[in-house]
Amino acid sequence: MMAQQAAHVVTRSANVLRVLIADDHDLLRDTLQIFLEGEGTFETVCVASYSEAEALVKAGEQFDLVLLDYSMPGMNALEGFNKMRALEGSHRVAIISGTASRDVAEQVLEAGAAGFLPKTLSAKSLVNAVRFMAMGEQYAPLDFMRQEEAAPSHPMAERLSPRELEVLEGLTQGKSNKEIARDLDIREPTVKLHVKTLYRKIGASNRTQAALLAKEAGLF
Amino acid sequence: MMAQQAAHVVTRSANVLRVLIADDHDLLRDTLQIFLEGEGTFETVCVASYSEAEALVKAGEQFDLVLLDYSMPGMNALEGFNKMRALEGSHRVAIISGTASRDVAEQVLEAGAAGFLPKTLSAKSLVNAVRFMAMGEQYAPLDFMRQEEAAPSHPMAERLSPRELEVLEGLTQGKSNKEIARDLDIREPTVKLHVKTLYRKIGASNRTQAALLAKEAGLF
DNA sequence: GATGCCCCTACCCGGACGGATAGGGGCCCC
DNA sequence: GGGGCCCCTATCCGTCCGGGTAGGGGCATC
Repeated sequence: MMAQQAAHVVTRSANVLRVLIADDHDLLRDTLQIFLEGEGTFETVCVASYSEAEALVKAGEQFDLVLLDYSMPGMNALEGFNKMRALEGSHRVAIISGTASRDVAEQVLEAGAAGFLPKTLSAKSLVNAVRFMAMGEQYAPLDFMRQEEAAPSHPMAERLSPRELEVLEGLTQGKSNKEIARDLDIREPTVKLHVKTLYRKIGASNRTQAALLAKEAGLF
Repeated sequence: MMAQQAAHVVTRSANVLRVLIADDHDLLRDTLQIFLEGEGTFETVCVASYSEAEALVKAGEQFDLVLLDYSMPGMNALEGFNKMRALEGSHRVAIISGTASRDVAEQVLEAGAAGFLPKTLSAKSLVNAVRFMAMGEQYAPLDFMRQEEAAPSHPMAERLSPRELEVLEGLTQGKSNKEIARDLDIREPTVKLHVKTLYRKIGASNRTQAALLAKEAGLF
């Protein structure tokens, strides 16, 4: 099952970049290996779990870059990353993931990772990124990092009635109930009712919290 | 003054990456050229203004990457970038700048730039980035992109006293005066005083507006 | 037709808020 | 020493807000 060849290579050419790939997804692992070795300047070692990766590093293997799958046996998300980083030699470590969100990427980079690779990258970009990181640079796909954390489909907006949304918009503009009433051409007591109801729906206890929650959700 | 050698090279080896460097800063231009050509895989053409760069491209020169200084004669910030992008051949264009802020970088990348290079990068990173971009990838320094848009000197924060800032932070969390008082271990009337004063200073007329203004300014 | 949801209006009350005014103490700088 | 700024405390008042309760009308679904 595992393609762990070359795990005992000790001789090491100065111009060859050694990369450890730890991923339980056979296809990705093999593809990456083939592409990298096809470059001629890479030497890859592949394992399928975090524990195997850790064992190799503890045995004194040297790598220019360690690629860890964010979700593989023994990895336990960030914990594995931190453990690997704490090992002797402080290898350059990058995270590869098929599912992780942007803020996971941010956390990882913040913690000093060499990079973050979503599995949506093309093989070509993947190879470029690996080379880039092995050279000592920090990489993450820019479009991935720039995308709004918005995505959560606004579960908030969907629970509110149209009128409540209009009122909420008024709240996000710092308006008083009276102003909102005037703008919507309804009586103030009605506004107060909508305000109260939407508090319950979105979990706010006053208008400031409601406004902030709405802004955070990307509304208005 | 200009190091415009090689501007007329037409023969083009398949494995050599041609880069056009347009920057009115001689030192940077020469350094970059020396480092890149030292790599052996780069062929560089240097000019010192936007108009010269445009002339070369219009004359049919082919480049794998065009580097444009964000502030050089004729560049006119984003305008030059867009003009260059609109030219025949749609070269890969990257921006290099010593002063531009993060949101300029975001705009440029959004507009489809091959990358953004602050002049604070090391020569080594610069070369790596140029190679990376010439390979077709998009680059920007991650730490630069991840930094908070905080910097703009917060004219707001500077007008507030330390205590008022603490109170304002409470407001941005949707807290009541009483809660803020408890957290800061002062009496509620004091909180109300600070609240009232900071309203005047930042131009808010109620706590929701204050909280929103603070958030917009990037505080907290 | 009954039920449910949304929208509107209205009244109540206690508490919170916005604004003004009036102090005192500490600190620095002129 | 005086003036300025910041921080603290306090009282007063009118308004707004948050929460509750109680309706009526429209519209869809069951």
